[in-house]
Amino acid sequence: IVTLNTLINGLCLEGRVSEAVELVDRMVEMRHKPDLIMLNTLINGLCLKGKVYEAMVLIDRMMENGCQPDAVTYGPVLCIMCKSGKTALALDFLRKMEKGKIKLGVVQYSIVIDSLCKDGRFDDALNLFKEMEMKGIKADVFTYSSLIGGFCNDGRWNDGAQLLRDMITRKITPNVVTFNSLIDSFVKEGKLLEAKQLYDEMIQRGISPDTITYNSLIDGFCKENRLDEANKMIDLMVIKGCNPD
RNA sequence: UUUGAUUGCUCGG
Repeated sequence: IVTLNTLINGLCLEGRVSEAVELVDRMVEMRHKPDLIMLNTLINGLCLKGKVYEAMVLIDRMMENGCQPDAVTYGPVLCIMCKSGKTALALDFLRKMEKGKIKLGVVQYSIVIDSLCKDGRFDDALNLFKEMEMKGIKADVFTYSSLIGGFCNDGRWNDGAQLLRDMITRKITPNVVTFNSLIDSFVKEGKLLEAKQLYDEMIQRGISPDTITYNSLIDGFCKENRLDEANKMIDLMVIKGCNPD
């Protein structure tokens, strides 16, 4: 069943949900019940294809069949709501899940925290963050990267830097995405000196820059008409074993 | 085995 689900997930990630659904249907015809993980996989696939309605129908059907959805089931649903600009609805939905018997995890909170940041609702984002931690759910590198990226894109670099220090103090290790967010926020404001300093700092911390890191920096140099430096960055990324894409 | 964070351009809203 694990093997089959690996295949189903692969189809879903390639956007071939209908084939995934067919596989599960065939399995049901052979009187094998799909388990929660497999249904969650399908629901994610449907959401990725924008078929939210079908995902919701599937959730209803699984409940009728005595299979209770869990937090993972609703992750993709929250995500779709957020990505379609309905953060308030997602927050509502999160509240309903809290009241229900579904044990939320850091992923569900982080999805909404990220969306609040993207909407510029930083106080709400921080409040939800605190609320989550008060419930004993510890923020992780995703949660912090969302907050840091959000603050920095809004020009609030001091707040972003403070959050970076916080996470390091708490032994939540920043990763390449955390730094890429920071770097790109500086690049977008033409603050290439700061961006380059962060590039050096990530290397000092043992984090390898990736293609996205270099793309951001190259973009920054290009937009400032510093094409020689942009070219040098391309050479540098190749030297460092990073493929231009 | 299933859910969340970072980069370009164009067009549309």
